[in-house]
Amino acid sequence: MVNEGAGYTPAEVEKKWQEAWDVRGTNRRSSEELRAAENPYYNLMMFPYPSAEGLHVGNIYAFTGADVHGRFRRLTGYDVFEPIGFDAFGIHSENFALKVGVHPMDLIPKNVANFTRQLRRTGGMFDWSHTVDTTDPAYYRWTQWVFLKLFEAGLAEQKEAPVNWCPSCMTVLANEQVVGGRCERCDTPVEQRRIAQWFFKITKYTQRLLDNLDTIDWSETTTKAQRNWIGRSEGAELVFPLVDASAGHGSVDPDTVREPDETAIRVFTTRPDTIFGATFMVLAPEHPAVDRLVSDDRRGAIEAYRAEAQRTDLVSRQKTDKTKTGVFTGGYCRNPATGEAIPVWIADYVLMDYGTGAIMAVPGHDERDFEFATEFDLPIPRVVAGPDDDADTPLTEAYAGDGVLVNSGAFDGLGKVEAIRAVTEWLAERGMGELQVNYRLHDWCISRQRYWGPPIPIIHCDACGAVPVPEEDLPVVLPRVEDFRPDDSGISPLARVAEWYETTCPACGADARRETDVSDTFLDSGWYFLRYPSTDFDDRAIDPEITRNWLPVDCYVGGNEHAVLHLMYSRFLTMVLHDLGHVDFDEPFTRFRAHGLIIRDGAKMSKSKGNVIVPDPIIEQYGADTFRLYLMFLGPFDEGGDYRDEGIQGPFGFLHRLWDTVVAAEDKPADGEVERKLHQTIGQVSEQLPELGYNTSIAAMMEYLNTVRAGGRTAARAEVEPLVVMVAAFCPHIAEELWERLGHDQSIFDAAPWPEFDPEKAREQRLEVAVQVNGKLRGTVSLDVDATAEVAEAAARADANVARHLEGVTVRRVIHVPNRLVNFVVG
RNA sequence: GCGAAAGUGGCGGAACUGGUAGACGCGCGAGACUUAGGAUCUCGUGGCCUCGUGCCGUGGGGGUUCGAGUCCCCCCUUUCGCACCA
Repeated sequence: MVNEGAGYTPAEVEKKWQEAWDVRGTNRRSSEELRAAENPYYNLMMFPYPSAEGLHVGNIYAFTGADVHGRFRRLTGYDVFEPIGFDAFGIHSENFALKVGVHPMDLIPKNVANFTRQLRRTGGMFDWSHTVDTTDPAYYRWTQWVFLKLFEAGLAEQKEAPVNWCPSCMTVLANEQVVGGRCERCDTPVEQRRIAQWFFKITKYTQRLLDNLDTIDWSETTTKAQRNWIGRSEGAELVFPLVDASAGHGSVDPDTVREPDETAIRVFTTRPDTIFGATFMVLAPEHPAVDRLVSDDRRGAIEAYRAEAQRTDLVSRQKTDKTKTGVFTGGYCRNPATGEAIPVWIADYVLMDYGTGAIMAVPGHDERDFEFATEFDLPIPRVVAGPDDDADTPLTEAYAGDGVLVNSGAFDGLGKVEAIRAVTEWLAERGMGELQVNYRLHDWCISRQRYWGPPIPIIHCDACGAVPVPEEDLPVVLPRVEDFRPDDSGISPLARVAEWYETTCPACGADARRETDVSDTFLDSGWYFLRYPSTDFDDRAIDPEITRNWLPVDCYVGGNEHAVLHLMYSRFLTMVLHDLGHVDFDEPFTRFRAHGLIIRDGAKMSKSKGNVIVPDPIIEQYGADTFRLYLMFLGPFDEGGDYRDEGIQGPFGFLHRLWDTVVAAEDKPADGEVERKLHQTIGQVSEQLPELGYNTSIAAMMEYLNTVRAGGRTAARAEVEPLVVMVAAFCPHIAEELWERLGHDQSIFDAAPWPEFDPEKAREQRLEVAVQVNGKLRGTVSLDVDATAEVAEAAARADANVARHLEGVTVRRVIHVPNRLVNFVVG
């Protein structure tokens, strides 16, 4: 026992129990135990990126919230598996290594060691025998295996593609990593380049990724973000035939229109009903049809504009406030509804990678097209009349609302919904269009022209093409390269290491060359949760039996900054592995909860402001239990909270009082009133912990302890033992110590002693009931529970103050809400 | 611009399906014990005044209701996503 007879000393208690858990293997599970677990609960939290600065409070907040949930499940009898690992590959680490001049292979292990020390110190229930480090060849061997599985399934392909290029990081960025035209990481304006890239065909799973969202229990904010990102939009793809330049502008001779596949432009629109108002067409500058359309006199201007768009592409396109720019190609196409020849322009507000890269411009009813038409003096006819308009009401701005069609031939008078259907059918009959669903989601570019990642396991052979590295040759080990600096060539640093990339083709034995790109970190983190339970095996990525018992993950806690990328990719990879027969579920996380952000004194924490919370000294001074309790007490877990240094005194004092009270507790019968409060507390905490309702649970426990200690009374053992168990979810060390002092020799977490809620014991006998006169509080009366309206009214009238307010007025009505209030309506 | 969430004491935040607003904690005030305390314990703490258990109070303005922080309409502010997606 620690510190016999004296007060609470967190440092001693915490050291003792962290060592005891280690020695006893309290939180470790062997493969046999994982296989045999009868009541498995996989409690997951997003693994950290091990920075040089050490564990951030944000990490501790998230992990503590997840750990409290895991400990609660364990205290209620589940076999809880709670692993942790390190997401240590990637540009972050690499850039930092470059900055401080230390090789990542030296830097990362140090950071991981430091993180491990800090994580142990916070008292998480981690199974340290099942950790994962994405930079460990024993792990990324299987990351490469995942790549091979996708490759074999035809879901990985290399193609030259316009990609986002960050000139500062000197690498390709995923669309998702470009924020407002700038690099998410270093804020440098992003350029566009054409480089051969590896893509995963996530778009083959788009509709499934969308539909499945209805089947999983996730934070609503997160599923909304996913829906938004997938961006399903229903509309039509319409065919606009090109007009031969020699045919002139006004009328169209059908014979001069060539076959559609060669010389028609397809556009995607959500408003096919407005086609009669399409007075021009706009193509993305990169659109392949531009070359066929451009007239000789326009060629110079077009080339200049395309070059400009290419150079500043993503930056300029993100700015919605700039005036529209564009150039006329000199070519025309035919509006399939009106038969008119309309001019074809190029403009950078049309994006090549959405829809068909071409739009029919309806300036009367699309804000952007209106702006463009105004800028270049193009006609803006009205084809939809709102409730207060007719066919000739002038348009001073684009009208995108509902209305009836006008100036649209046979379709005049139709409403929006029926017009969309009717127009599309009409065009479809003539082969000029069809219904179409479009998505924003793009294929996942997974290659990176950088050093610090797992090499993509492909060998390029002149005769055989891209050949996968045979599974038995995995891992393709990332060589230690002292000069790993990226350069502006767009070629991976590994391409400078001939002795590494020179190899022979696994298929034909000829001289061949390894793929020198490495893969995206989101691939590392896209499947790590599948690996945790199987880390004991080096001959398989995912042990089928253990995986069947433990997955999908029961509860996943993490930040909403990963709402889109990490979670979407994890779902996609899981679906693929399911379809290939490697796992028997297709959604990895049954339940996901996003946690909030911790701010400090009302402001975001940042290094530049110097208001970052450093955990180590706080834990040293107050102990991990107090720190955990305070973090969980700050505010609702899903909203985060405002960290104020003085505030920690509250939880600290609570644990001191808890200690004193429990240590002094006597063997005597529980007090009736106290027992009632106890069961009310058990009821509330048991109900709120599954929902991660931590701050109010802690308040309830504080309130209960105040009741136990009221008037300086000494507690009965039966009054405090259940409290120690409830506190254990938040403050595992002090709870273990007190549990031991209460005479138990088994760990509190193995005993599963969560107190049973007895509603009868929680039930009040008498209640304070409010008495109102005309809705204003005039007194309270004490009544038996479930007192009748008559009894309640009589008692209310007997109250002196109430009687005073009822004098000389007529009571018109009496409202009685049992156990809550009596309201006299007078007048 | 679009979407979502949220505005409650000096502060962080409570308040179940409309029913005693401000639980719990910080801070602050008074007292006790102390050589001392930034320790511990007790009590108090939304505002106002004519200190009555009176009036006003949940971003602002309307409304529904016996009764509104909670429901409806309009407006303001903040935060977070998305951002020329056709």
